[in-house]
Amino acid sequence: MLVNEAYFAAKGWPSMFTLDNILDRFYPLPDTSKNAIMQLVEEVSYPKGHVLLTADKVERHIYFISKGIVRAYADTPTGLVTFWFGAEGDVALSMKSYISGEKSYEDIELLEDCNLYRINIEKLKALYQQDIHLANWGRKLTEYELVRTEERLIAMQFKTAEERYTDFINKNPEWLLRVQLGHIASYLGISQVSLSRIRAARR
Amino acid sequence: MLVNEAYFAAKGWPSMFTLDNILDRFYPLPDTSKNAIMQLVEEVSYPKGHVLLTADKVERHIYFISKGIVRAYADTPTGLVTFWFGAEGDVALSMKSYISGEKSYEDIELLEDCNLYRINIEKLKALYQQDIHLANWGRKLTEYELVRTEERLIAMQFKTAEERYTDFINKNPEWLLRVQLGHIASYLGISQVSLSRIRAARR
DNA sequence: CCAATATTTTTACAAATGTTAAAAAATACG
DNA sequence: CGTATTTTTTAACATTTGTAAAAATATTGG
Repeated sequence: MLVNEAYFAAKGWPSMFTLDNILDRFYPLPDTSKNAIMQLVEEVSYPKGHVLLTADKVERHIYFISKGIVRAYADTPTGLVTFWFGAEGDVALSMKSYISGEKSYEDIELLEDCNLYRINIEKLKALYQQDIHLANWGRKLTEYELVRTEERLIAMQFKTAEERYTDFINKNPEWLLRVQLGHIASYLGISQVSLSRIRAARR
Repeated sequence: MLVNEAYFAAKGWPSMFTLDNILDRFYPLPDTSKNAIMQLVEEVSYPKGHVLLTADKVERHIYFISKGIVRAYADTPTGLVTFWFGAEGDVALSMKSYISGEKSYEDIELLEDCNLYRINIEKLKALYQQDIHLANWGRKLTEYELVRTEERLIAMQFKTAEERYTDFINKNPEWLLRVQLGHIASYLGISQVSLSRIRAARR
C-alpha cells in the first residue's frame, strides 16, 4: 500500500511493523523474556471482510496488527456501531475476553487484507506469573489501552461532534482514505447525516 | 454514615474498606508482597471540599478511598465537567501522572470528609520491578480501571442520556443521596436542565 | 426559627442532531 | 466502458438537547 508507506515515512516509522517493533512499543523486554513471548506468537493473514472475533464468544487470542486496518463494532438497537479502529502497531482484542475471560462484546472485522501476530491469552497469562518483565510488559499494554480509552471518553464528554471530527482527522489523517465515513460517524457517536453536515461546513 | 453502612450491608461488603480489603480487591497478594506494599502506605484524612490533586500538576501519589466519596473534574470551555466519581474501595488517581508521569488533566475534590490510603507512585513502581506479584497486582489495577472506563465510553456512544441515568441510579443508588445532581448531569454528559427533564419524565 | 445561600426545577426559545427518503457521487466488476 | 451496487450528500421535517432566566425547593449557619 503506497498510502501507508508514505504515512509511515512521515512519522518516522518503519514501513511495516515487525513483531519486534510491536513488542517493544509498550515496554523494552530483555532478550530472554522476548524469546519467551515469541514462542507463543503465530503469524496469520486474513482477507478484507474477515471477522477476526465475534460477539458473544470468548476469544482465546489477542492480535497485533502488522499490516492493515480493522474495526470493532457492536450490534445495538440502532444498528452496528463502530467503537474502535486499529491499524499497524495496534493491539486488536476483546477486553472482556482478555481481562475477565468473558464473552466478547464486539465483533472485529478486517477493513483491509491484514497480517497479524496472534498470542494465546491463557499461555500469555501463564508467562505473566513466571516472568516479572512480561508481567510489567502486560501492565504497560493495559496502561496504553487505558490512556487511549480515557482520551476517547473525555472527547465524548467534553467535545462537540465537530471537534471530535477535527481531532480524528488530525490524529489519523490517512484513515480517512482507508475507512468508510459511515463507520467514522458511528465511531464519533453521530449519524452519518450529521457527519456529512460537518464536512460540508468545512468546505 | 448510616447511609453507607446500609448500602455496604446490602452488597455484602464490609462496613468500611480496610487497606487489606482494598489491596485484595484486584489481585490476591502473598503476605510478603502485601507487607512490602504496606510499608509504602500512609493514612490521610481530609475534610469535605479539600482538593486532593490539582490539574496541571504532576501528582506523586495514588489514593485508595477507605471512607467518603470524591469527584474528578476538568475545567473546560463550558465549565467544570465531572467525569469520575470514586467511593469506598475505589482508587483515586491522575491516570496521566500515574501512567506517564505527566501533569494531571483533572482536579479531584472531596465531596465528604474522607479517610484515604496514599501510596507514592515512584516507590510503587520500584516495587513493580522487584516483585512479580506486585507487578501483576499493578496490572490488575489498571485492567480494572480499563474495564470501568470502557463501560463508560460504550455507554456514552451507545446509550441515550436517559438510559445512562437509569444505569447510573441502578448501579449506584445511594450516590444519588451523596452527590449533587449538577455533578451527575455533567458526569452523564448532559446539562443539568436535561437531567431535570429526564427525572421529571420518570414521575 | 429565620434569613442567606445554594441547588434544583421549570419555562421559553434557540441550536444541534436524528430520521427518512431521494439525489448525487464513487466504486466494483463483468 | 458501462451498468449495478455501494457510499455519500442533500433536503425536509421531527425530536432532542442546550441556554438563559426565573421560580421553587433545599440547605446552611447564626
